[in-house]
Amino acid sequence: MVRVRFAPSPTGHLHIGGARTALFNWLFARHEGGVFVLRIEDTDRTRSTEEYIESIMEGMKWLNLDWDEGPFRQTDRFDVYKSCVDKFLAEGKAYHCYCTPEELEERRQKALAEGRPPRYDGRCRLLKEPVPGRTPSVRFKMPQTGQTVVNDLIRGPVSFDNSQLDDFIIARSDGTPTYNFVVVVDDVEMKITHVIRGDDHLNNTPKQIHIYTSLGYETPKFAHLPMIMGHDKTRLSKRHGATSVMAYKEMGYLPDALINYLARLGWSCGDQEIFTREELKARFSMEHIGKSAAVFNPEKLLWLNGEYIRKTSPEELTDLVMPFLIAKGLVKDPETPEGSAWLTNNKQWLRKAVASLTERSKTLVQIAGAMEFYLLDTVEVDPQAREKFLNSETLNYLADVRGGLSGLQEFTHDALEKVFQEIVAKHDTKLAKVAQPVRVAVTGGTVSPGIFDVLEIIGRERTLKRLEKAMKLAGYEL
RNA sequence: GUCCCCAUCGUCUAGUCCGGCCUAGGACAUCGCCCUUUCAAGGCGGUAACAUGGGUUCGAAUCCCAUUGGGGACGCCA
Repeated sequence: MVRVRFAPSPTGHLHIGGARTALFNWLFARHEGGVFVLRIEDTDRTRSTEEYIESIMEGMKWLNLDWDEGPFRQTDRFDVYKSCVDKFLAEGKAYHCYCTPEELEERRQKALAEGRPPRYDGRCRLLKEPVPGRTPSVRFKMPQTGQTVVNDLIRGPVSFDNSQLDDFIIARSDGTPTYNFVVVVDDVEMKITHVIRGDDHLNNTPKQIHIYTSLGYETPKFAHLPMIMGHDKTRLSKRHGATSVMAYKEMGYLPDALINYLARLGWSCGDQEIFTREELKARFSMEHIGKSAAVFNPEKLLWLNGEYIRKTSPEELTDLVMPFLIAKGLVKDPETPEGSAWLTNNKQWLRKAVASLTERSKTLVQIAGAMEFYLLDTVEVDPQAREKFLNSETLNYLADVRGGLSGLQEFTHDALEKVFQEIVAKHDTKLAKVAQPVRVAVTGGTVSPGIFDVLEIIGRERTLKRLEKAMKLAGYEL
């Protein structure tokens, strides 16, 4: 039975890189019919917060990455680690180190300045007596000769000279255990079979392998995923724009689109670009994960999001856009009585309006923004559009359209089109000449869905009002 | 500085393991054309890559070595 885990440290929100690691673990578990465990690595008490734990889980829930076990928290398990440390100490596999952080830092700087590797020199290994007045940390005794080989599923065998590895701290002087130690204790106890994590952990792996050995356990299989980088090929960070997963929610991205994008970042399946979740689960395999780092490309994500928006039904899309409409104050919150009443009366109409915009929108935010001329009573006309399309030359068209529409029986797409065609014929001109001024009049700008759809959705009353206002702007006097 | 990893269009990648099917395929972006009621969407087409140098071989994007470039690690962070 395959068992994998996602083990974030709650020192920040769930970011793009973390989400990709979580996704690959989740996909592998789902593909193999295994178990996906969530474990919170919060041994660093000074930097871990409850808020970030909540935030990370919120991000995973939004992405629909459900876990089967956990969340386990390492701070709940300190007694387990403590007994392992004591055991190592008793067996001579670890020792007390009385060097202070300040001393270590000083030596590190000195070594770096002199061009030497900044490794711990093992000086406390031979200490027989405690150093008075100091509380020691605990270091693990690494072998000093030989080689350690990591058999990575993605990279193949990677070997390290043990002489390169130093005795690392497994318990701080305050008694709390550190990452390289607890990660192994937990993976053993949680029976993790495959450790899938970022590339940045590859160098830690030989250290961890020796902990497994000292604990008397087999190592799990390792798979180190290539990193995600920004456009300048440096590690992805805030400088590259939004990195937190929830920021993408706020920008109007669909979780499935982000998932699809992230899946293709480092993994491929022939020429296929778009995958449903089921396809992803069915086709995911470790063999098709690439080895080289990938640049995060927001433009391709935006394209994918547009694809997903167009695949979403108007009903669902309307529900998804609602929060953005409420936030913009275009729609009253349906939690309130009046908002609720409005929505029940206008749901179909709202869906039609949303549907008209899906083809030309790539985010929910774009849809919500474009909804303004449907939902507001009046529109503000863009000055440039006004100058170009609301003037003495177009006044006749506007007047004819107003005249034609005021007597129209059915205010529908087809009926509207007929009126426009008559006016076009009468003036022996092109539809664009008539449509564009009307578009400016009713939407305030030069860009919108098809004009007949727009008019039908806006309705006769508001259309006529806006046309009249536009005629005044064009110089019409009563 | 030391160690580790990586290297195909601007970007994500197919092809690499099992050399010939590759005059290197797809996607995003970009450019042009078509469609057209504006903007999109859609259709068609274009520009654009095997980092460099050595080998091995009848033959190398594919195998080997070196160089260069990029990334990562070297914490009482994870």
